[in-house]
Amino acid sequence: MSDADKGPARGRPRTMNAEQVLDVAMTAYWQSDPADVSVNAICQMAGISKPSLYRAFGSEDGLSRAALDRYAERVLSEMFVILHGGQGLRQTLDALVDFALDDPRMETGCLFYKMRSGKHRLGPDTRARVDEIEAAAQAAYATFLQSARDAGDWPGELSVEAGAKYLGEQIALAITQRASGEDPARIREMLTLALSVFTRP
Amino acid sequence: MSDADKGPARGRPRTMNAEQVLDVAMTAYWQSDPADVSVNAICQMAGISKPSLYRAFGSEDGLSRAALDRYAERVLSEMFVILHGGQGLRQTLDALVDFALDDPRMETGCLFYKMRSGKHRLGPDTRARVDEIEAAAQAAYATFLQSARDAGDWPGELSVEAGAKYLGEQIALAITQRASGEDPARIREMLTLALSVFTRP
DNA sequence: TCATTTATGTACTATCCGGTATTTTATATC
DNA sequence: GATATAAAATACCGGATAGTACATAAATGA
Repeated sequence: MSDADKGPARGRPRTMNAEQVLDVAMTAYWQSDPADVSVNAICQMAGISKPSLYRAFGSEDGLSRAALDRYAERVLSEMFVILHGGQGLRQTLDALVDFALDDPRMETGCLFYKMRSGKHRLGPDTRARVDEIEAAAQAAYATFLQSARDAGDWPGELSVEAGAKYLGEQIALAITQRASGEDPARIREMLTLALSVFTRP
Repeated sequence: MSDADKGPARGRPRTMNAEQVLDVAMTAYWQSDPADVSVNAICQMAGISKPSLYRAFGSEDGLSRAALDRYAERVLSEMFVILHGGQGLRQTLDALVDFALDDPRMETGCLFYKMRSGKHRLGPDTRARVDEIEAAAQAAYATFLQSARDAGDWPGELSVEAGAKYLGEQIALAITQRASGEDPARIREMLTLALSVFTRP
């Protein structure tokens, strides 16, 4: 076992559970908006004091960066699983649509998209992580589309990179609209229309 | 002439030009983001004191509402002119694309879209105005698409309302991406792809 | 000249923010 | 029990925010 999980031998034993605090922060950032959640509010919600939080995470930037890390490994990873699942074009697109429109966790939006749209308000570390995830997502979309093209499923004249960007943005748009309370049936209609460019001759 | 433009007969003459202050506010909100521009900053940029601003506009909500009004009549009106121009489907779509991607004023984004995406941070009056404009835009898109359908230019099976929403959101997406520094050629590629659903059998 | 009226800017309030200095508390070691 | 260590919370700091009380300046009318 690592030595990070065994407390120090001496001194007052810590009562703060950093994992639980991170859960609180991630959820709060996610349900409302990173720019609208203060460290004070997170401390209050987690039942800890501000210095405890700062000792664990260093700064607000450190906290939001850690919350985004957690979100990536807990939630976004599922999207990457879908993309790398090796299913066909239509099946994968359907799975993406389901994830965006039916997964109850996306009901209040996507933390990554919220951070990306307010990127200028983030600290440098969190912003850098947003850029990393953005690049990874773009690469995953491109790999998926490339394999679809290799399989002859997607004969369009569009470049794989442009298609990847387009696909990612349409998914983001749908999730954001869903979070803003738009009619789900209408969103599905629009997303299906947008993605029809991949499945039409 | 109205009596709003002649100053009061007595008392110290006003030196503040509310129109110019409104220009400053609109530009500042537009160039950066409504949530990132304080009334203090606007006063400083306009060279006036805070009480002067509050006497003229009542509150921050009043100011941002007035700035949005001005934006609607100075900028958004041009989009409505395009939509009601009575040109054919492809010509109008091309004009919309040009407006979104080539008009230099859209280079830093659209104030309306910025306010809409941060609606929860606005005061009640400004928020209500955002909703009004949203409805008017939706109606204008729908009218345009209905006339295209009547002319037989757009035989798709999609409802006019869904198409209107889709069209509006794709334009908004393109403008927002342009403001975020995305490669213009790539944006044009994506927007053209998105709108191809209107001009394809 | 002097009162009235209205706009002006200075200076202030109360509140929130991110971040921290300081004290107190709870443990292990001696 | 005494001491060292580390985590805890209280209470604070400086700065920014939206909004305002108040004194003053500049005009008109008498």
